Amino acid sequence: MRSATGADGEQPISMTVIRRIPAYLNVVRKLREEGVEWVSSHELAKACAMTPSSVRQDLSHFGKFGLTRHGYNVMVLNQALEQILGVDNAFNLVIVGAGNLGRAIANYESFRRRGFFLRAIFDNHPEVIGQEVAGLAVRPLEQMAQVVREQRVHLGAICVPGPAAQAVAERLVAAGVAGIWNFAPTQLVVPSWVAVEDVHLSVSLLTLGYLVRERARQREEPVRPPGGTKATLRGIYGGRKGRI
Amino acid sequence: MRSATGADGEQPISMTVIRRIPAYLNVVRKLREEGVEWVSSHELAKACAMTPSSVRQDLSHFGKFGLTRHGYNVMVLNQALEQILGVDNAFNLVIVGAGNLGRAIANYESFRRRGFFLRAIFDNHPEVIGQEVAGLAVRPLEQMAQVVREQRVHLGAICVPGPAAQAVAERLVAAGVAGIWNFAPTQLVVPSWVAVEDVHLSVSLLTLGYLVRERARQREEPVRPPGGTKATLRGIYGGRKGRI
DNA sequence: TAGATTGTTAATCGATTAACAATC
DNA sequence: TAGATTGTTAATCGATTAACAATC
Repeated sequence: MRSATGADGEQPISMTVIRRIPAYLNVVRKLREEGVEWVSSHELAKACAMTPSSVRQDLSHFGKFGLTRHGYNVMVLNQALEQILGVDNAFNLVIVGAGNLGRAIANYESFRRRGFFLRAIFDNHPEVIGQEVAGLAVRPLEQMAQVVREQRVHLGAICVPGPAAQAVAERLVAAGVAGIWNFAPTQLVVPSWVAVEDVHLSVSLLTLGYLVRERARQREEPVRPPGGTKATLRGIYGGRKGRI
Repeated sequence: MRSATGADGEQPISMTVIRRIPAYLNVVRKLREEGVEWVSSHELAKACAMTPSSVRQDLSHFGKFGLTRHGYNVMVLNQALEQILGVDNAFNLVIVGAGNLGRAIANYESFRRRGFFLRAIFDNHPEVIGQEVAGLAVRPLEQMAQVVREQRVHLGAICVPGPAAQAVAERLVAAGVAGIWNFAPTQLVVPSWVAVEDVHLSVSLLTLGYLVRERARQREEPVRPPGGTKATLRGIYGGRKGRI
């Protein structure tokens, strides 16, 4: 299996592909738990709302995991996908912002199973500091640099309001994290060597609102072609992806 | 301004474009609050990590909001973007799953400001039912159909564990919601007229882990060209988008 | 006017899908 | 063997970027 940035002269792998790997991994893990031994690109595609062609091409970026006539061995593929994502690596994580979202993240148990270990939670509200969240006492922001250094923290999750996010990001970067998981509705500016992954809930919700309204419009508004015949668009748009 | 599915015979608008509108709206709202009157495609692009060209082309899908030599009037653009996203519409929302994530979503205050009104929270754990969350008593799942009908609920947020998600989705669809905001790590199967917006936190976190590990690899692994000179890749990859 | 900015068309780039030889 | 499935190449499709006439 080659690295995404392999020194072998091949192309680096696009983020589009990378973001699909966790979905494959989810499916393959479930299959392994069910005791399934083999899975074809067709089956994998169906489970992930993809085409078989895309599945095969995605996987081929990392090596040849398949066996002609059998498809992919579930155990082999499971291990390969985990290695690609570095699930064998352990990441230390801190959360900044002990509000509802920060607490929810802190208590998200499946993270630990995937190698992400919560080391501290920070907040700057005096009445919150010292409260216990997910087994950890909330600490003041001032302790961040020390904690990140001493506990070798790789990742910081930003769960503070938008206006405070950039300052928190800068503090995390100065403390030495290599990646930021950003839940604030803010476009962070960070040095190029820091990875940022955004989870913009409001973008997601507004998009959903748009979709719902557009589909309602499609169902309700009759289309009147010049000829004068009448038809509605109900049922024409069957898929969930791409254009609506 | 034309609709995304305008009966005028033009092309529908791609989801890629739609998903950028909330980001533009965020920036434009902030500018309006600051009293800024005009914004150019360059400025907007910078604030959203886009190119000016893309900004202009995105906006041109919905109409001509700009004025040559001035750029876009902030008030006009703000209103236009809100209209595109249907922020004038009010959506009624229920949450299924009163765990940490469900509670965090329930308490996300900015939703109300954007026209999303929480009407109920459901759970099926007897010890949780009746607890107060965001001013509402948690209800048993059995009441979902009635609540959705009586309160004209449009959207359901799924905040239950993966294995329960598909059943909850079917229940929401049967009750009559038009859209699902899915936080479970599951590929939901729903009828084509139901919109689904996924927020897969584990995909996001695993992707971040991958990025961090790859960048570390880039910095640490020296590249040895055939000639024998030695160089690291530090600093070559400046951007945050696209290939890593 | 000269210069700056839009809206739009054309060119480029990248991602997805289709097709098919290789293979067990 | 016949048939099914991969890995990979080629074709299509869509998204982004560049370029530029129109305009104030």
